[in-house]
Amino acid sequence: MNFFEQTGKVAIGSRLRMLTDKVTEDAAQIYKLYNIDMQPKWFPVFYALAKGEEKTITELAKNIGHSHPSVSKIISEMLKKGYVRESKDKADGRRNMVSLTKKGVEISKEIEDQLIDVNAAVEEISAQSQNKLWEAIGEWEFLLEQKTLLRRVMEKKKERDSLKVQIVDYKPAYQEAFRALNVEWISHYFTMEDSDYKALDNPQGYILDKGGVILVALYENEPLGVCALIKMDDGEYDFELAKMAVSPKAQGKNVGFLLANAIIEKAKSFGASKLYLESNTILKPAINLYHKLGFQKVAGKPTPYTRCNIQMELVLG
Amino acid sequence: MNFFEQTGKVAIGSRLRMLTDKVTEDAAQIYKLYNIDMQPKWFPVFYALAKGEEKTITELAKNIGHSHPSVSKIISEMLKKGYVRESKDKADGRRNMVSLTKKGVEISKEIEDQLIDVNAAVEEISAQSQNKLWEAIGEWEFLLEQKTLLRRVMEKKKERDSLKVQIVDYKPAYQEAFRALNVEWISHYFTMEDSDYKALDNPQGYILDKGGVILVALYENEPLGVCALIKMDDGEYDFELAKMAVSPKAQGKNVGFLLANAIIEKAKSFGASKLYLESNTILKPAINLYHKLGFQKVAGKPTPYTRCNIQMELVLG
DNA sequence: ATTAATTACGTAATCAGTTACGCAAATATA
DNA sequence: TATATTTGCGTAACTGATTACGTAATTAAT
Repeated sequence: MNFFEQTGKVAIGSRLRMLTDKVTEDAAQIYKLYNIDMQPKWFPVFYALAKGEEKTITELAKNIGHSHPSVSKIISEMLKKGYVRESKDKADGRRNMVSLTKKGVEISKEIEDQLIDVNAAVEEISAQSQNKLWEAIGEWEFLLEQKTLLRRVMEKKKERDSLKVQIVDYKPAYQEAFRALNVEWISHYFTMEDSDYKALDNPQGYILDKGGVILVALYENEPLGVCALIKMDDGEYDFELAKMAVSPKAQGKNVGFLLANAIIEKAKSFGASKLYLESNTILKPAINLYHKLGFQKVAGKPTPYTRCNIQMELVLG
Repeated sequence: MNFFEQTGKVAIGSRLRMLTDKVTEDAAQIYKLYNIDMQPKWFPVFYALAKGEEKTITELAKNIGHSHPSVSKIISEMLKKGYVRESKDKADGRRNMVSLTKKGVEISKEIEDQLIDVNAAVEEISAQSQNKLWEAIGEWEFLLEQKTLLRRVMEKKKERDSLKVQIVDYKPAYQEAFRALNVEWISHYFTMEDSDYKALDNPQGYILDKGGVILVALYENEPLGVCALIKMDDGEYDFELAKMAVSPKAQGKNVGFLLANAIIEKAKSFGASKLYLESNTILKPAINLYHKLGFQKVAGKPTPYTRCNIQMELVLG
């Protein structure tokens, strides 16, 4: 039961929360120390209004980084204390213009001293620490802005998962999977055609014996992806890349990419110089993948498949 | 209206909260990514129970740094999902022993992968930042543990306030304040006596003309503290420190200390070698102050004041 | 000139935590 | 041994935020 042993930095969220609590905890008492009759949560609103301008609820919310209902509630509390005044915008009847009253301005002035001392206290803590919390937060904000934690975790997952994917040569035991995985997507998007059955029911005779190749992607020993190279002899192309299928279960594990890459390498090792494939533009992820691999659109080849509406080729370096 | 202009680091609380939100935000979706049927807030409890032992609600609360009602609620939710089992402690009927069920252990295993990826993602962010957030949080936790923010702010306030306190020589304009400040505390704790009236009604004749000194503490030009040195000629002491009074309005501004310090310096400048004072032990802050200044308890001097139950002296270096 | 979409913002419900409180069990004290 | 105190923990109420939703005003599109 050693799992969780090194939970480590996943706890960053909890630690942040706790530190936030500890820093926030004292706020109410600090105001009391200065005889300021106000709640800590009002502070950012005072801050945002202190310049003297009128602002709408939504503007305030944007300024202080809260939701608008939150600001709405804060304002109604401050209104009761008489720190703030509301007035409808004449030009736009929806907007609620908020500004500090004289009493509110007075409170702001009282906060001034308190600000100085809190700042000094925070600076003291900063001075006593080697690692700069303030700057570190700034960097995290920036980095998370660029790419959310979720996105980063997804990438890590993909990385780790693709290490678990093994690409192996076809053997008869995989015929079942080769057929099922292909039937799955073909019958989902289109209907099965004669040429499909020929290849899927007898890969040995129809693909391998004619000099083709089939590769299988294993994830935890389960075949979750397949892909074939079918020998062509039209003088222009060496192989057709076909019967590529990846199980929905393997989504986000990079299986398609690994499979296609491996089969291109295979083609190269056979001395092939040009590959061909047929697809349909409604299969966007597939088209994207082919593009990423270097395939270019071509036109004009005859094809036995009615579902084919795009043809591509790859010139091997 | 330039106040708040440089609000600066007071905002550390808000920034921390926002970063916490941003980091926490994605948690639920991350679990979904791994098909784990659980809520982020359960995580610490899984963590705490993962080693397989039974724990009580209170132990868990202490472990994960939450209040016990919070844990209580989380456990009842996990119970519904069947991740956890409760059982009364036989030896102590109050205790509710909690442990993971088989289903709970399975979930823990599923979390394992997710942990690895989240850790990797966090490490990646750390690696991309110059300032170490993790370590910085640790330092802040430590520093706040040692001295809370409130305490630090109080110190800063005192420091700043004491800069605003001016110690000046007595002049007739201050007689009113000299009398009022002393009457205030004496009649609050005791009753005024004859010797009090003599000194307070006529400080010029009773104190100054006899070679004594009176100092006044001004805060924003208002006299909020007074203190006198009364000439003694009993052969042992040079002066009696007396009629020290500080307005409650000036609490926490270090006025008493500054005043006493100044008057001791004054005594030294007059070549005094030993000071004397009388007080009462119910005036704890005063006694503490005298102690801090170096006064030592003595006994046996005759005194005209009935309120006197402690006598002290200070030998000047 | 209608109709549709967007915006401002208030109310209600929800959420993850807290503190307040009370009961019952266990322990300490007289 | 009786009584007082402490401890464990559940329930209830509160808190500071959120999301969801509805309504009215404005703006854009047909």
